[in-house]
Amino acid sequence: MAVKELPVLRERGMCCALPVVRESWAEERAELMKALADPTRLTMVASLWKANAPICICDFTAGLELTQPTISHHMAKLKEAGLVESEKRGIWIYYRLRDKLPTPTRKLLSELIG
Amino acid sequence: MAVKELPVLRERGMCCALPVVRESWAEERAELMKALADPTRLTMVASLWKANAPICICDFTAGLELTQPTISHHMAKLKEAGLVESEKRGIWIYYRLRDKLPTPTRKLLSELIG
DNA sequence: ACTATCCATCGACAATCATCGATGGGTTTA
DNA sequence: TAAACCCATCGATGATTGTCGATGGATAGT
Repeated sequence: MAVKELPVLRERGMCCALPVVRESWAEERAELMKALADPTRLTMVASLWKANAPICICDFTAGLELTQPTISHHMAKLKEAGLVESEKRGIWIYYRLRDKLPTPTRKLLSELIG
Repeated sequence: MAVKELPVLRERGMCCALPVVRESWAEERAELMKALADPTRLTMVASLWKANAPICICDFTAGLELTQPTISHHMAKLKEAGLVESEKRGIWIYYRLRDKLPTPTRKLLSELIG
């Protein structure tokens, strides 16, 4: 590691002038991260990504070892985060990855999953 | 949207054969996501990424409107997640992005921040 | 030595979260 | 009409989390 990078000459009580500022950017991005910060939701998103086809709640309930309300709850969070959209079809409600995903989000998912 | 994608002919009580299975992959990735699922930590990582230079706790404490214990707590989480490494230098402890970041993680950060 | 600065850690607290059982609305089949 | 199935929502509960004040160790300057 480059020792010279370390500002050895530094006055006490003085902070460096680096731009450490909270930006609105972080708030938005953190929301997306929160939606993906759970193994179950991550599995759901990955399943939808790979399958590239609509999947129902009951399919997830069968595959993951969780109750139906829990699966519904997670899916609602994904929908609220704008990652997922749904369509009712008879008895079933089919979920899929959102069609118009923002490019940065899509690329992020690609790095994360694909 | 392509209606034909929807399996209209579907028996009740039957789940599709899509591979919805929880993988260990999701567990690991979710840990990383959790570390990034906070505006403050996201700001810290972004600062380290852009600055490309070591930054001290006191610098973050000055820039973000949080107390020093809180900043330390967040930095500890980033370190625990393997995103950050530190080096003591006199009074100060300099933090930087980990040198040997896994390639997928680095690319993900690039999509997220850069 | 004494003081000032930087930082990690501890204990506490309120807020959020993941999970479940129970319930009810909607839809299809018998 | 009745029964079976899919799903969202509600209320509760235990776990996790973000934040802070207080404390103490470590280091450098006086």
